[in-house]
Amino acid sequence: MRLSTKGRYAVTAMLDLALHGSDGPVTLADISENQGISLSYLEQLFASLRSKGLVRGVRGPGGGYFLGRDADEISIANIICAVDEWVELTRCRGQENCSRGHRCLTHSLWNSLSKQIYEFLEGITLQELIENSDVLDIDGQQKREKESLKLAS
Amino acid sequence: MRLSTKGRYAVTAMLDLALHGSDGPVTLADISENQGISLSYLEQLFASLRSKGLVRGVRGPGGGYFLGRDADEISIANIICAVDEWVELTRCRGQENCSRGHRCLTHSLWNSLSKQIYEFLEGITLQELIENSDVLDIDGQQKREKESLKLAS
DNA sequence: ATAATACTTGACTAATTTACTGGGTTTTAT
DNA sequence: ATAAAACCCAGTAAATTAGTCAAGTATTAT
Repeated sequence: MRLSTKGRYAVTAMLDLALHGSDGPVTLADISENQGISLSYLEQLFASLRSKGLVRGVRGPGGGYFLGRDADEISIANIICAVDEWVELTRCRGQENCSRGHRCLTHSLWNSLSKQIYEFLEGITLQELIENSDVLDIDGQQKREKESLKLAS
Repeated sequence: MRLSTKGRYAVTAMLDLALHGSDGPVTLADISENQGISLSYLEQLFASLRSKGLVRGVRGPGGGYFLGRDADEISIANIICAVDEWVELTRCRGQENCSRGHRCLTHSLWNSLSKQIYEFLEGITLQELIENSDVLDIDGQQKREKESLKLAS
């Protein structure tokens, strides 16, 4: 598993899409302005997302992007995997090159953790993130609520 | 939250340390050989880990590194935070620059997810990873068990 | 004391990834 | 036809990652 700023951009853009998609297709120009990501970088990201079927492009004037499937069918892991190439850097894949048992054990432990993280993110869908965010972010909100008003109009 | 190969190296090295620390201090040269990470890169990582108190160096012949505290007191989040600088790239921090409500909402959702990931990794200690790995990795093992023998001696 | 071992520090660099620029070409609503 | 948008592609600057090199300092077995 790998969670970089690239993956973050992708998740952010997908969230934007999920929030606005009901009003019609969302243009990359909109997302670019909303999220402060350059248009061409978004094009790169969306090329990956499109190839994985996570978004659907509509060409021509009035066009833009929709989610490729329902928000409750898209996991965070789906999105991150689409843009972040999977890097398997353990030198001993399976049984080869395992000069000592320790190395394999360490790698096995890492794989176990990696899998846990993946499964965790696979268990969170865009839909859940949107629906539960208010609840989940409550204590974070409360800290700021004294000096700031409601953020989301 | 950010999970890069750098963080992976750090976690891997810490696992190595946790596994061998009981036999006496572990040298970076050992870890370098076991995990295939260059010695000087390990030195960089361990400088960060040491400054956060996650490891303790023992100098002189026969020296090396120990865990800075018990394995059940060190979370994966601790390790990753020590080596991966925290990047907060949301342009609208709190309430500033929020031209539209949507941007803030998206960022709020991202922060919510980010927090979930952090708390998840904060909840996993080195100790738990070591103790539970066999259980956690069972179905992963089963997939490979047909073509490969036991990996860890 | 001395040498071996091991950690410390810092500057430097190659490789990779990230993020972006700029130029196109299609497609399609109007 | 025109313009708005997706789509495509080559390049590239900035940042990060991963590693090298070199000259230390500290510790301790001998």
